[in-house]
Amino acid sequence: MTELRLYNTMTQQKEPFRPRTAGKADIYVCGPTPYAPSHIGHARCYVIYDTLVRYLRHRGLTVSYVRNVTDVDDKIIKRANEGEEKATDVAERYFASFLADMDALGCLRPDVQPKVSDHIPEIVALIESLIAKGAAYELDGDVYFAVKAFPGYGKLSGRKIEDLRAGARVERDERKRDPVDFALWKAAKPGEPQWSSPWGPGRPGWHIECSAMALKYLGNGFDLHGGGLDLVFPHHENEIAQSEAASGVPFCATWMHNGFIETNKAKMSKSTGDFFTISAALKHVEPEALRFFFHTVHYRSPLNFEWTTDDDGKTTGFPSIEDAERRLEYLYATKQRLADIEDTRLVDGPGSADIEALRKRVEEAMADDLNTAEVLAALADLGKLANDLADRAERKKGGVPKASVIAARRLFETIGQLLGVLGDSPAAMLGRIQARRLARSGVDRAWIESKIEARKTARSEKRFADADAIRDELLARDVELKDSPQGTTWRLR
RNA sequence: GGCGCCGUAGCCAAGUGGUAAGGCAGAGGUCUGCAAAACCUUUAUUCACCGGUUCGAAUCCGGUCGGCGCCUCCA
Repeated sequence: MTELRLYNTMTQQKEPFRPRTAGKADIYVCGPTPYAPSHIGHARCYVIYDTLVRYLRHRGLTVSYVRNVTDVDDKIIKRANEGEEKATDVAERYFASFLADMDALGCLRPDVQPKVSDHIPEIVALIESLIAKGAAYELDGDVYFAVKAFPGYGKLSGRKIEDLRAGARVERDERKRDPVDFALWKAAKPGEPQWSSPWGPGRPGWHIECSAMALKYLGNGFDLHGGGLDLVFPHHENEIAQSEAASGVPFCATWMHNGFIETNKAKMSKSTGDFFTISAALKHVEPEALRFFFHTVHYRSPLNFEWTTDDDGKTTGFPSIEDAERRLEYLYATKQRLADIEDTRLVDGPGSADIEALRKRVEEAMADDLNTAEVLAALADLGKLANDLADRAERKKGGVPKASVIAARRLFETIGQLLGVLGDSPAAMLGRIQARRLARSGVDRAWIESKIEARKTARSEKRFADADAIRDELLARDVELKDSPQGTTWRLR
């Protein structure tokens, strides 16, 4: 098997991925802070890590996939206070919608989804050990991490403490020993969730929860930690500082970060409102189309996502994922044709060496830092080979190599499992796409069918001009006809 | 100000030292009453620009221009 190489943010290069325990992979991914509907940036992120997990399992590894839920957080509290709601209710509501989105996108559930609110004792214990080691200090019920106490600070993000101190954007708090020190524990304020602690009532700071939960479920030196590129600093840098200051040993071996979704060449940002929710996008296209679209670009690259609006600012479409959905139609139709090849058309003998070459190409592409764009290139070639086999089977002349048909079906299956697409039945998928387009265009199904019937009559009477006029009439409403020996079918463009 | 990424055809996008994958769009063809679908052929002497290293550079080095990210909540 080709050795898997992953880009490690820590070393800034691709490295062989060698888990600490052979045959296992222990992974922690920073999960959502549920305070608003999830957007397509979340979708991309978690589809990427889902693809990683699927691929590792494909390689035969036993994966422990931990993805936390940060259900104690400033933004949740703010949201709760705005709506006069309990913070826990806000977190629970948005976490449920997050899970629904992830399920729709075909993301496998993580093995563990720990919540911050369930791990306060672990967090408190970790903070206590940091204080005991002189790496943290208390101030009026707050506890801060002493960055100076951890010599490796900045090793992940390539930052120097002096540069951070000089940065104009570091929050100044005169009580802190050093402006770069960050909060591990925040003293309770009125109207906030709080837990008792050795430093009085309060709640965890932002970064400590991931250290505590990753260490609890995976232990020191686990294999891979993932998240969005923006988490490199300060979040992951601080996780390393907290964890390693406490343990004295490396926290995690490989750091993986995904690139951002951009709109109009600029990062999507919740603060500017310039983002789109997963559920809104899924009203326009199949979830698999979104997945397919993500796979067209390498996971570390930025991905531009556009949508069109009418004069009222109402969203009218998502050109790029609509293109992806059309591509999916082709692939599902191909899958169907491959399945429809009758056994009587198959002959023994050597299959095409091309298909085995494609399988190798797919394996090597995935092993090379999850190069899904290359996998899609191989899939395109497989589609052509498969359609060619189907064409030959339909021509009723000469045999079709059984070995090739079987190999093509299997490779379709493998690629589909790796990328999390093409797993549905073609009839179901194509039917849903058609129903959605029908609803959107307002064209009546019965009208289409009556027109087809009229055309059939015209054709049988050789009135081809009339038949063509009907087809043009349908085409004007984006209804495409396809004649075959089994009759006429239609498709909405 | 500090750190980092990117610039490949009309559009999207792989490729990080050995002579430019793939998709969309375009052109021609096979098939078809005509179409559609499918398949075949075709579309970058060239990888922002200028120098350098090398037998050889889209790939390495230096510089210029352009775009973007992080340093503040963020996936």
